[in-house]
Amino acid sequence: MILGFLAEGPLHGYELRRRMNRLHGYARAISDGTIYPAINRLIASGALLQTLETGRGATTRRTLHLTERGHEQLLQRLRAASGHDITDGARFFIVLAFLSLLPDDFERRAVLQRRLDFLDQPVGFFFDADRPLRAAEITDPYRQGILVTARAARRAELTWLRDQLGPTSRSVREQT
Amino acid sequence: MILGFLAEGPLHGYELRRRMNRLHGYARAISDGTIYPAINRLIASGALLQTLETGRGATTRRTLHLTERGHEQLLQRLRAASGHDITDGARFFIVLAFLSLLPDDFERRAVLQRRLDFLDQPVGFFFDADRPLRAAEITDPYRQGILVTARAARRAELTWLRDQLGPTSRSVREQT
DNA sequence: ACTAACATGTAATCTGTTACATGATTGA
DNA sequence: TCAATCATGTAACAGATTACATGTTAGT
Repeated sequence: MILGFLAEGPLHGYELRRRMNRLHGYARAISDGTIYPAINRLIASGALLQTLETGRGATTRRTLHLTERGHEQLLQRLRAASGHDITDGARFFIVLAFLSLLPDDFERRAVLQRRLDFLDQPVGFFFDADRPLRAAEITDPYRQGILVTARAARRAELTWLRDQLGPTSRSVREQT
Repeated sequence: MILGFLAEGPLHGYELRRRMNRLHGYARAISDGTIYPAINRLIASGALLQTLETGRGATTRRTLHLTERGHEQLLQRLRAASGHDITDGARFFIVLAFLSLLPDDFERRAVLQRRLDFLDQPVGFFFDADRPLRAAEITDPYRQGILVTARAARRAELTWLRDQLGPTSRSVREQT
């Protein structure tokens, strides 16, 4: 997220923190104690550069810039998004938020395709022995709620993904 | 999750781990190095008891039991669910999975109501200065996707929650 | 005068992940 | 005999959270 927001232009740490919390904080706020050390690790690793603004009356404030190396690192993470970045909805959203930064359309589609492949597997949270229970078989109303809302979310995202990935080559022919 | 599954009956650590990964692992698998230390912390704190099964040929296996204290701790966490347990969808699902264990219907409804209050606020991930952008104003197709799918998920859950919380007292009177 | 927002940082503590380590049982 | 599943554990490292700590600027 830090690399992504800075790819859009230099920012102060404070403004970066605000944007991060807006994108992710609806579920879970990211604290200062998480963000500032993370920024400093990225500076230490050469992904970011900071220009200190001394001379102004305010507390030393800094502007953060993405280096060429940081930019390459970001593209690599987007390109290679897999594992939790694909399966965890909140993490996938972060990937999506910056996916436009990947210049290669083929690579962008590959990321969406991986998410689609993952979502194409049916969800199952509760089991009888090893058989996944269908919503109708679950008597607990709250567990039913989990299944119902998870499935609605999954369907909505699948619809969007299929629309993005576009009609298959066969349907394209049919449509014309 | 540990307390919740054990409230349904004693389990071996291994079976507990399987159930935890089924409920939560679709997004993110929980590793042994997370689960076993967590179980041992709960034993140390008096929430769980273990009975070792020696004498069998297999590797020492243990059965975990929820203590009265652990049960009370679980109910307290369910009752008092707030903060991230309400705002983070994945965490709220865990709360939901065990909410039936709360005997008081009034308390259960209060938990659902807190989630409803949270979801009732409109979602906004991207901003122009301080004004949240509507889906139509966002040109980036992937960011549009975030908004579109997040809103569909939110609507589905709101529908379920409103249905659960049921007709208001006024409509109940109307229905009779 | 006070509050909110701006602006950054550290330390203690806790928790999670990964990798490593061990060993039994069951079925192909 | 080989692989998968059962079954549990530790150690090193990384990362997150909370609380504390400091100070400015702008508006009421």
